[in-house]
Amino acid sequence: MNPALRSDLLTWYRLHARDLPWRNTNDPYRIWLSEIILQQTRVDQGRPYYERFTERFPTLKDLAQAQDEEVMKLWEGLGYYSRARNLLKAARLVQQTHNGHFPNTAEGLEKLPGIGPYTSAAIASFAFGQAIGVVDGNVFRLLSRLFDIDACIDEGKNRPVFQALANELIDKEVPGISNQALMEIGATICTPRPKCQKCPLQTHCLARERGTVDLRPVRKKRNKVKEETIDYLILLDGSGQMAIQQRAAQGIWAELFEPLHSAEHQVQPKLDQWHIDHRLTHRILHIRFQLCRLKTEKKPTNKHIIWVGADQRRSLAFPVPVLKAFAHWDL
DNA sequence: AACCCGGGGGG
DNA sequence: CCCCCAGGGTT
Repeated sequence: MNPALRSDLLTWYRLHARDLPWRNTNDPYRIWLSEIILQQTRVDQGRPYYERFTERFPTLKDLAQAQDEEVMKLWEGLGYYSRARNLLKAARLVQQTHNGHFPNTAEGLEKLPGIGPYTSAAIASFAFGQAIGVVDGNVFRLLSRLFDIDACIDEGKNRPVFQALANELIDKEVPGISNQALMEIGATICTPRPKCQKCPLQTHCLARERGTVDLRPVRKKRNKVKEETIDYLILLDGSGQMAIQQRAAQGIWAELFEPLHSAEHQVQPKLDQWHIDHRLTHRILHIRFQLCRLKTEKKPTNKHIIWVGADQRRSLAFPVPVLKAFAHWDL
């Protein structure tokens, strides 16, 4: 590995790294928390969640003792809710069976729920200084270009190729910083539409030399995304309570709470199916969302309906813009 | 290996 | 508006 490449990388990082709260700590708990929040999530979106979680649960012990509902509520709007469930599972597991100490190797960390190859390497290198490469989407893209790799990044059999390169690139003196630097370039410079003129590694970049930057990384074709529409009925009683129900245990937004809604699997909204009791305040809200496939679901039945006030801490399941639309549902 | 699981940003 | 992005778990 070219030593000048490593040196250029670290020099650039020390000058240009964003100041992020989880970079100012060595606490494995906070580093783990940040990594779970940042899975499939941009920094700007995840940061406020990190702030709220660390404020409410400053230590692993605090989180391990939390109620499931409160954690789900704090996760509301972030998506991929199984992350929150696994977060709590892992917190209790580490607290109870590891005496509150996270495993200090990637191999040990990967046994915890919600921690896979990327996250285990991230925690192991950031918190414990293990010299193992982090291979997330940013690093896949950066390595594909830097070494002009034509192996497909979303085929599992090619992962070892990228992992080996990431391992080689690590500066053994500062494994964590070195990994952070790679991801930081991927996130800010070597983006899908790269800013090569600003890149500290441009003189080392094989794809740039060969003019193949726009062909990297190589990726499979994506599945078409289906669109679904749900009509939500925002039903309020005289005291400002809203009717909600819990979703089914399987499928999207599993077990989260939501207002009453029309049957799913319909392309066009069918507003006339509602039989509205005009003694109650109501409004109908259309939500469009995208997903690949949606399992069939029973229609709402009255026996599952509960009424909650705006101050109660139920977990809802809406996309953030929709939540904002009736954050105060005593409209 | 294929599929499921949300939400947001940019052109 | 359409297209793009991305870890871990389950099947």
